Amino acid sequence: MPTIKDVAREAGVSIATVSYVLNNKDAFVSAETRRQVLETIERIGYTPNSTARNLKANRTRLIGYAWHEVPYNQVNPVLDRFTYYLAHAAEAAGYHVLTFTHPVTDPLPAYQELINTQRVDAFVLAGTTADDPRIRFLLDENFPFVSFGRSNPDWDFHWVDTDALEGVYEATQYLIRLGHTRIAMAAWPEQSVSGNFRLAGYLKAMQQAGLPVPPHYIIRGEHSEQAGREALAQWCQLPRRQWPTAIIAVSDLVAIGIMNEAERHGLVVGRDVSVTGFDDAPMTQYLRPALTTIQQPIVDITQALIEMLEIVLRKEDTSPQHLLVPTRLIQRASCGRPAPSAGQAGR
Amino acid sequence: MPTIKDVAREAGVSIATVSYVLNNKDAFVSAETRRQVLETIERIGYTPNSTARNLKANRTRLIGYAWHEVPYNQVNPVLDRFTYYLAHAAEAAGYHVLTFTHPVTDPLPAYQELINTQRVDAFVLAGTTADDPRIRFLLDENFPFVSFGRSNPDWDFHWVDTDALEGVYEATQYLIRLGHTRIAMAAWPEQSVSGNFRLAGYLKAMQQAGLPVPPHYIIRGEHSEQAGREALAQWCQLPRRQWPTAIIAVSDLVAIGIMNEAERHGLVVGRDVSVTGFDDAPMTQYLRPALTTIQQPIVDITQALIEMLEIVLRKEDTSPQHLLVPTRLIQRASCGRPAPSAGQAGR
DNA sequence: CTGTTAGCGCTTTCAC
DNA sequence: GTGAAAGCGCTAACAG
Repeated sequence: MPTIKDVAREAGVSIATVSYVLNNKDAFVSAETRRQVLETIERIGYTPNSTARNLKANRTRLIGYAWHEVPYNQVNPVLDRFTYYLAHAAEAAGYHVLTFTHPVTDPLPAYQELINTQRVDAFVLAGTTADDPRIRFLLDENFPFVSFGRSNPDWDFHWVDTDALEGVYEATQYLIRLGHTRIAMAAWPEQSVSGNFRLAGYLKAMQQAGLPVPPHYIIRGEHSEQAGREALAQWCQLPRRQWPTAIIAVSDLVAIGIMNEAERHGLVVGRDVSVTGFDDAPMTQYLRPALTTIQQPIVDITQALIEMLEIVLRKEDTSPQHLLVPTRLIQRASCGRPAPSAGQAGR
Repeated sequence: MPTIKDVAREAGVSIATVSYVLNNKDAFVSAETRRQVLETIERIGYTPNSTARNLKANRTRLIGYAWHEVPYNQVNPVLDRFTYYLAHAAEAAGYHVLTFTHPVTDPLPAYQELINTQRVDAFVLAGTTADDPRIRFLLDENFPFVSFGRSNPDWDFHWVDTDALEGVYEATQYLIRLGHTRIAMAAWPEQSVSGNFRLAGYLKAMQQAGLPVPPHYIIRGEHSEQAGREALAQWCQLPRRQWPTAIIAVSDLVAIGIMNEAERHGLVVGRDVSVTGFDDAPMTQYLRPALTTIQQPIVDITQALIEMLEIVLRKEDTSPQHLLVPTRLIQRASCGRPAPSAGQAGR
C-alpha cells in the first residue's frame, strides 16, 4: 500500500504539501502543484491510512453498537432492521459501526473495555430499560452516546424513540371506529418503560371515547407467544358477553400467541375477535389472517440518532435532545367490525 | 485518558519498560520493576490505546462484514443471527466486527474503500452466489477473507457452508419414512448455488428410495411467499391423484406461501399435505401448524469461520480450507402421514 | 506557496 | 535489565 511519502516522492513535493491537498487546504497550495499531486495520487492509487489519521486526530470514526444476546429461537425483528439502517446512516456521516456483544446480565465490562482501549468514539444504545445500567454508566463516564428508547425521566441524555403512545392510541381509535367497545390489552410488566407508553396510548383512547376498561381487560405478561396465549385464555374464562371483541397486543409476538389461542377456542380472528400487534415483524404479513400492526419508523429513527450523535461528538454544549418519531398503522386482515351481537352486548 | 508516558513517569521507568511488561516480554524486565509498573497501571487506570497499537502493528483487528440490503418487509432470518454470533466468535479471537452496507447491485466500491483505507484486516462474506463478484474481487486483490457459502467450484477460497444437500436429503427421507411417495419440491432458480444443493438432496433421497420425480414435481421460483403460493397452485391443477402429498420447500418463506395457499385450497397442512421449510426462521415455530424445518447450525458456522480467518491472517500458506456443517431437522406439526387414499394413489 | 519538523501512542531495535 | 531513539502514517504549526 502506498503511503503519503510515496506520493510526495513521486510528485516531487513534500509530504506536507500532499497532506494539504488531501485535506483541502487549498489556500496553502498552488493550483498547479495541487493538480500534480492529485494526478500522482490517482496514478499510484493512494488512499490515506485511516488508522494513522485516527491516531493523529485522536478519534476512530467508529460507533459501538451492542447486539442483544437473544435466545436462539427468538429474534427481535425491530433491532435486526435497526442495525442495518444504523450502519447505513452512520456511513453517510463518515462513520462505521462496530458491533459487539455482551452477556445480557452484565453489559458494562464490554462498554468499559471499548472506552478504555479507545476503540470507539461513541455508542448507540437500543433496547433501553428503566434504570438502564448502561445509561447510568455512560452518563457517569461522561462518554458520548445516544439512545434508541427512553429510560428514567430524570436522567438527561440524548434519545430518539418511537411515539408508541400515539401509535397505540391511533390503533385503539381505529378499533373503536370499527365499532368495538370491549377492547382489551395484552401488556408488558409494569417495569417496562416502552410497555407502559403503549398501555397509556390504549388507555387514552378508551378514556377519550368513554369506553370502560375493567381491570381484567389489562393482562400483563412477558414478551412471548405464550404470554399472548395465556392472556386470551383468561379472557375466554369471562362470561361470554364480557369477552373483548378486540385486543391490542403490546407486540407482534404476543399478538401471534393471541391469534393461535383464539384458533384453539374456535374463534376466527378478524371476525370474532380483532387483534393488533406492534413492530411489523417480517413474517406478520404472511400470517393467516395477516396481522394489523404498528410499524416503527426504523429508517427515520436511525437517521435521527446519527444526526444527534454528530451534535454530541461536535461537543457543542447543547442540552440533551429528544425526539419522538411517529408510527404507522399497517391495516391488515386481523381486524374487522365486531359481530353485530357482540358489538351490542357491551352497551 | 492516561498514556504509556504517564505510566512511565509515575512508575519512574522508561516507556520502553512499560511496553515490555504490557507485552509480556518478561525476560526484559525484573520481577520487581514489573510489579511496580503493574501496580501503577492499575492505580492510574491505564489501558493501551488500540489505534496507536494498530498503527504500529499495521493492522486493525477489525473484520468487515456487509449487511445485505433487504427490502423493508423482508428479512433474512439466518443472517440476522449470523451477525450476532459472528461478532461473538470474533471477540473471542480478539477481533471486532465492523458492519457496513452497500447497494445490492454494486457491492465492490464499499469493499474497495475499506481495503484502501486499511480499515479492516479481513472480510467475512455471506449470501454468496454463483460468480459472486465479491469473491472474484477479493481473490484478485489478494485480500484476506472467508466465506459463509460456496460459489464457483473452480475458485479456490476458504469457505464454511451448511451441508444443505445432506439436510434436505434427511428431510426427504423423513417424509418417505412417514409413508409419502408423491413428494414435490419448490426450488430456487437454477443459478442459485445453495438452491441447487438443496435440490440435489431431495433428488438423492427420491432416487435412493426409487420414487419417481416427474418434471412438474420440481417448480422453481424466487425466494418469496408468492413463489410458494404459485407452486402449490400449479400442483393443484394436476389431476387430483397426482397431487403431491408432501412438499419440500427450499426456504421457510416459500414454505409459508405453500401453507397459505394450501389453506385457500381447503387443504389441511400436516394432514392433507405435509410441508417442510429451510432455515428455522424465528416465527416458524408459531405458525399454525408449526413448520417442520431444517435448522442451520449458525453458531458452529461462525466459530468455524473465525478459526479459518485466524489461519488466513496468520498467513500460513495452507491451501484454502472447506468445511461442511451438518444441519438439524426440526420436526414440528406441518408434516404427518399421508391420508390412506392419497398414500396409495401414487403406487 | 512550500518544506521542515514535532508529535499522536505505541513497539522494538540497539546501546549501555 | 533498562532506556534512548527510531519510526508506523499522518496532520499542522512554524519558518522561510
